[in-house]
Amino acid sequence: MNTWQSVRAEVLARIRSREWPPGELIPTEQQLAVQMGCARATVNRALRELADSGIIERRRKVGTRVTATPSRRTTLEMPVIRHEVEALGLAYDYQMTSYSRSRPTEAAMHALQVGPDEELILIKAKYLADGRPHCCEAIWLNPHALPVIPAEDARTQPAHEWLARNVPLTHGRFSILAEGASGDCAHNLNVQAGTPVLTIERTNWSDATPISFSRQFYPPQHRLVSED
Amino acid sequence: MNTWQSVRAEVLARIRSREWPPGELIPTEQQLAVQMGCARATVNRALRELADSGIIERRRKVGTRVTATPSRRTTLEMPVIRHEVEALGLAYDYQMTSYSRSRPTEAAMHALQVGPDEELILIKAKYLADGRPHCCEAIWLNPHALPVIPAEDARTQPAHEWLARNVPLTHGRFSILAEGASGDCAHNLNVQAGTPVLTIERTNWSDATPISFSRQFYPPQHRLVSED
DNA sequence: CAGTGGTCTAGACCACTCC
DNA sequence: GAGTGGTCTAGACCACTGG
Repeated sequence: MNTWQSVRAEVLARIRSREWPPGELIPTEQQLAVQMGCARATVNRALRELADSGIIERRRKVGTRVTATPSRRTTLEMPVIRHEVEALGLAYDYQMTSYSRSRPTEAAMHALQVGPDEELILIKAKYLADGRPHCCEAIWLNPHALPVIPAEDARTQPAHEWLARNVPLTHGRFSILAEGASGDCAHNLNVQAGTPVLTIERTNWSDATPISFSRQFYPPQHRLVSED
Repeated sequence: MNTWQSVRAEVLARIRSREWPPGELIPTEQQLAVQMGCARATVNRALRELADSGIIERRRKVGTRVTATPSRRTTLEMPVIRHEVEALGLAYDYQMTSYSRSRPTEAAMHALQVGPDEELILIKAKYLADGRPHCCEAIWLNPHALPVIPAEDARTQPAHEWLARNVPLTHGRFSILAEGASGDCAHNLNVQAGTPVLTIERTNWSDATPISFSRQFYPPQHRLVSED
C-alpha cells in the first residue's frame, strides 16, 4: 500500500532497527519516494507527522535527521470539567463560592499585566461530582479588557464557559504544579490544609490582551493522563 | 495569499466572529475552495490542522462542525532531564541511589502486567542541578521482557536513556498527579516527608509488551508549562 | 548558487456513512 | 445511492540555507 501511514511505519521501523541511527540523516523525500514507489507529497505527509511527534528533525537544504535524544511529546486534553465529571458517570454540580472585586495577587498581576492597585473581578467556585468536591478554582478577570460577567451569570455557570461564549479567546498558557492546599482551597475540597493538590494555572488571551487567569485545584487522587 | 495558513486564519476568524457558531456546520471543502480561490487540498490541510487542535470536528458525509464546547488540547513536552537542567544554565548531574531486584508494588504490578511474586529490577536515582536536587525517580524494569541493564550502566546514566538506546520503544502512557513525598523521595529531594511533589508516572511499551514503569518526583516549585 | 524541504494545483479515486 | 471528507498523484514553483 502506498499510504502515508505505511510510509511512516516503514520509516519508523528503520529508525527503530537502527538502520538509521539517532543523529543520522535519512534519505531525501525524493529518494524515499522512489524507494517506496509513491509520490513525494506522500512521503512529505509521513515525514511531517514524524517531525510533529519529535521523532525526526527537518531543515531545508540540510535534510531530515533522526532526533538524537528524543524528548517525549504528548498531547494533553484539558477537558471541560462538566464533561470530565459526566464521563465518570457522576452527577455534576457547579457552585460559585464568592464573587468580588479585589486587588490582584502577585501571580495574577503578572499574568494579566496590571498594576497592584487595579481592581480585578475574582470569582471562586467549586465543582462537585455526586456531591463530593471534584475541583475548586479561583479566576481573575480584567474588567478593563472585557465585558464584566454579571454575578448572576457567574453563579450559574463556570466563568470559563461564559468566557468561551462571550469573548473571542485566541490563545492560552498552562502551567501544572503541585502545592499544599491553602485554607480556602482546603475548605472547598474538604481536605486538611497543606494536603498536596494538583494545580492547573491557565492564562487566556484575546490577541495581545490577557483576559483571564485561573487556578484550579484537584485533590491528590486526581490524575492527568495522556498516551502516545 | 492562498496558503493553507491563510485559509486556517480565515476560518478561525469566522468561527470567532460567530459567523459560524459552535455546533454549526461550516461549508464543505469544495465550497470553501471556491470561496477562497484555492485548491481543495489546501482547504483540507487547513481544516485538518483545526481538527487536530480540537476547534472543529469532521465526519464523512456529514461535514465539518464547529466544536460545541471546545476542550482545550495542548502539547506537553516531557524533556530529557539533562536537557531540562542544562537549558536552565545549571550543571547537570545524575546519581543512582540504589539498584536491586524487588517484588513489584501494586502500581508496578499493574503497569508491567506481572504477578506479585515476579522479581523486577528496581533502580532509584536522583538528578541534580548545580548540586541541588532537581528530581528523583524510581523505575521498574521487567527482566523477562528485555535485556537486563547492568548495574554499572545504571550507575552512569539514566535508565531512560539506556532504554532509548537499547530497546525499540513503541508507545507510552503518562500520568501526572500531586502527592506527598514519601520517606525515600523526601530524603533524595531534601525536603520534609509529606511535602507536595509533582509526580510523573510513565509506562513504556515495546509493541504489546510493557517494558518499564517509572515514577519521577519534582519538588513544589517545579512546573510543567505549555502554550497554545 | 544549488539542494532540500514546504506548499499549491487539478484531477482522480476511495472510504465512510447517512438516507 | 449520493454526498462528504481522506488520500494519492505528477508536476510545479517557492523559501530557506549552507557552501
